Amino acid sequence: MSTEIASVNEAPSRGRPRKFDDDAVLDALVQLFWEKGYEATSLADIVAATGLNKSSLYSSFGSKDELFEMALSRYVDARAGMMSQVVGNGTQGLDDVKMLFEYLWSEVNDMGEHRGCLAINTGTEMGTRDQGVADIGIRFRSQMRDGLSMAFTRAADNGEIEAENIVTYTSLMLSFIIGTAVMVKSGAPNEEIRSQLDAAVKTTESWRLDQRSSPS
Amino acid sequence: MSTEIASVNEAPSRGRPRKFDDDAVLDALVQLFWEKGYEATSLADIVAATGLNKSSLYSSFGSKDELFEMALSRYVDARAGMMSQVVGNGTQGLDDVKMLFEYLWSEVNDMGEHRGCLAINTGTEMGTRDQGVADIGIRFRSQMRDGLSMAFTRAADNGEIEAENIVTYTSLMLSFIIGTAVMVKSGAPNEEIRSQLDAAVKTTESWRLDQRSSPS
DNA sequence: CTGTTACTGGACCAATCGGTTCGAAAAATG
DNA sequence: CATTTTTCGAACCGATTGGTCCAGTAACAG
Repeated sequence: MSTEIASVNEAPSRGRPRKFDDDAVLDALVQLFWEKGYEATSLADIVAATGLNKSSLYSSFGSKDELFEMALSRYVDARAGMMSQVVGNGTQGLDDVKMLFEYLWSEVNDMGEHRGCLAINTGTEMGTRDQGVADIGIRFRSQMRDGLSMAFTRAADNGEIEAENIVTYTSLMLSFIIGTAVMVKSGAPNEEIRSQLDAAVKTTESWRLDQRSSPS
Repeated sequence: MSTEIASVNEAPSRGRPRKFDDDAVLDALVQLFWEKGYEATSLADIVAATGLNKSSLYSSFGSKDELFEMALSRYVDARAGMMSQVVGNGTQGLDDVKMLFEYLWSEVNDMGEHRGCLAINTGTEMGTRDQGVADIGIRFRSQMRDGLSMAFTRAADNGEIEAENIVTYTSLMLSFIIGTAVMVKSGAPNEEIRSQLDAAVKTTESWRLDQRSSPS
């Protein structure tokens, strides 16, 4: 049907086989766009980061816009994978949400990650200017929301929270995560981020139906 | 001390008086950068938006970077003014916070504002690349935090919440506001934004010490 | 009037932007 | 070997980037 990137073809290779790995190139692109954003990244940057040259890049992948869209899509998929791994496969309800916060903290603190979230950065940089990019942003938000919602649903099943609060808790924590990612990218010091996560953990804990007096 | 922009000088005007209003120019710049971001805004855009030409622009204000920094600073000041007006001068404690949420909603719904927040957009686009810009971002976040903190402090004084929760509530609502602003800029539909604000209002209400059973 | 200051518009700058094209070399197949 | 496919590098493209310079003119004060 489509020969666009050729992915894995069965009847291959009469001539020289391609040297580079598509995924590795895409990963390098993700890193680059994540750090610099779309507009501030030039084709020269892309050539340097991938190791390929312009002609190969164009014949194999396409224009800068297409490159970006592929990289962003790949990032969102990876992020959804993390989300479902940390929070989607758990069985502990509220504790899964708290684990997510701790994982996000470990990215900032242990892994020294200060680029925030590529999908969020893209949302504020491009807005709705490009439809394809905007659609990926929608996918991203709905995946994040679903992940949180599943965890809170499990918490309700466990009797940890009331079921009627699932939507409210999900909304609050989704915007919390986005807001904190923005602070990270904006250069907020680690202590500020840690105190943000503390607030989220405390609040989550305060939602637990037993011993329900105060979030402190 | 400084003759940079001349602001309001007392011993003025030997020659032709300047025609344009500095503040009006800066306001036009705010609108422009707010919509397009820093990188995507060209000098040609700036010339078109301000009505001035390049030479006047440079002699009166400086480079694109300086223009941007002035515009951003002006925006942050205006935003702090809004914050202190909506939430800083009230006397109602928790209701002041809820009023802030309603005001933010009115911007999106009544005023059709879908550009999010210039300071936040800038934070994710530029990160810490430029020190001057990063500093304005710090100022922005601390002003927002102070505004919220004042409201919650008043709420504690009124006996609406416990004083030990001021920091937690402030942190949570700060990131909530930022996160929701990101969604707005990213093109989330109004219903999604409204449901975000609903979650925030509900949560705030659930913090009220009397009738403290559930946020619904 | 003259002097002074400010705004205008266009010419001009080197550098870079994203993108295309092409010929040559490299690596596989038969 | 020849053939096929891919990678590579450089030349090249027009357009645009942020920025400078300057001569002309407009608006004021004295």
